Amino acid sequence: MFSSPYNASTSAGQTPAVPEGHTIHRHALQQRRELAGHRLATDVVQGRFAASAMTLDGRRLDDVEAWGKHLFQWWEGGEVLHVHLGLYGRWRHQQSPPPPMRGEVRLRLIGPSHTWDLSGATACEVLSPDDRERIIARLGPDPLRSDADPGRFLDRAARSRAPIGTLLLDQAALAGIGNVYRAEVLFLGGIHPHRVARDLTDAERSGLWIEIAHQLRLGLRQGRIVTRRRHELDRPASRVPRSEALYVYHCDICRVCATPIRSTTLAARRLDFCPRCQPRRPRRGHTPPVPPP
DNA sequence: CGATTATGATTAA
DNA sequence: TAATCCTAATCGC
Repeated sequence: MFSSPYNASTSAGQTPAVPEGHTIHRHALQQRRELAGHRLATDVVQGRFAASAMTLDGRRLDDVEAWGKHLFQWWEGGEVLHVHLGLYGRWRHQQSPPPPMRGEVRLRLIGPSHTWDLSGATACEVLSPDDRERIIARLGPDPLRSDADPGRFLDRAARSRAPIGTLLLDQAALAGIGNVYRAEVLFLGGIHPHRVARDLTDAERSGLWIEIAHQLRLGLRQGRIVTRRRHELDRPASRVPRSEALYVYHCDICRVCATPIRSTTLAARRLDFCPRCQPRRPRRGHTPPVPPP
């Protein structure tokens, strides 16, 4: 079906429920490969997206890119379709000609070899390049983009009085992290979520950026989130059961020290952490629970 | 069959 | 902080 570097596990068409940045980049790469360069038919567009999306019918899709959780499709004529999946949105792709639509499909893009169905998206709108610029201007650097500037995140974090657990979900500080990665990268860094961003050490902040970039790249390649270090797993990441893929997110006890996982709320979302591996007041010589990559 | 839940984000109060 | 938008899988009755 489609080739490396992607595993087959999520390639069958379903996108994982509730996406973070790695999922959107995956969509962008796949859509570029399967749809870009072709004139597409937009079939059965319904609901509030209909008016604008229908104008794309018969036009050529030139390119697809992602920035954080935002997807941008560049269409012939210079217009940009902006899609944000939000909490429930999903893309489903299948071979052309496509089977009947399942569920509440809002937009169908039919290419010569593949067809993509969009449902549940928060945003699906045809914009100008200037509109796209305005959206990107509100976003922090995306570690999955080659043009990402880590300094923009690190400088902001070094000045921010917000808890690091809040800052990581702030898409204006850093684009692409969601609730799972937030919990997991804080665990990997041994950082308590309520610690104030500017009170972290420089090494902790830069280590977080590196870990986030590393984890997002893994997620992009694997098509799913498996944060546990490879040496702890007894099989390839693609075959690790969901219950063993993570260190703290929705876990009962810490994967490393068996301490009961505690939950807090930051940025209006539940955040799980290990009170022992992620001390609120790290002692001198404090090291992360597992070695960095 | 209804309630619940979910890896998001904006707007109003 | 709360209400709101959007969908689908799952669970209990």
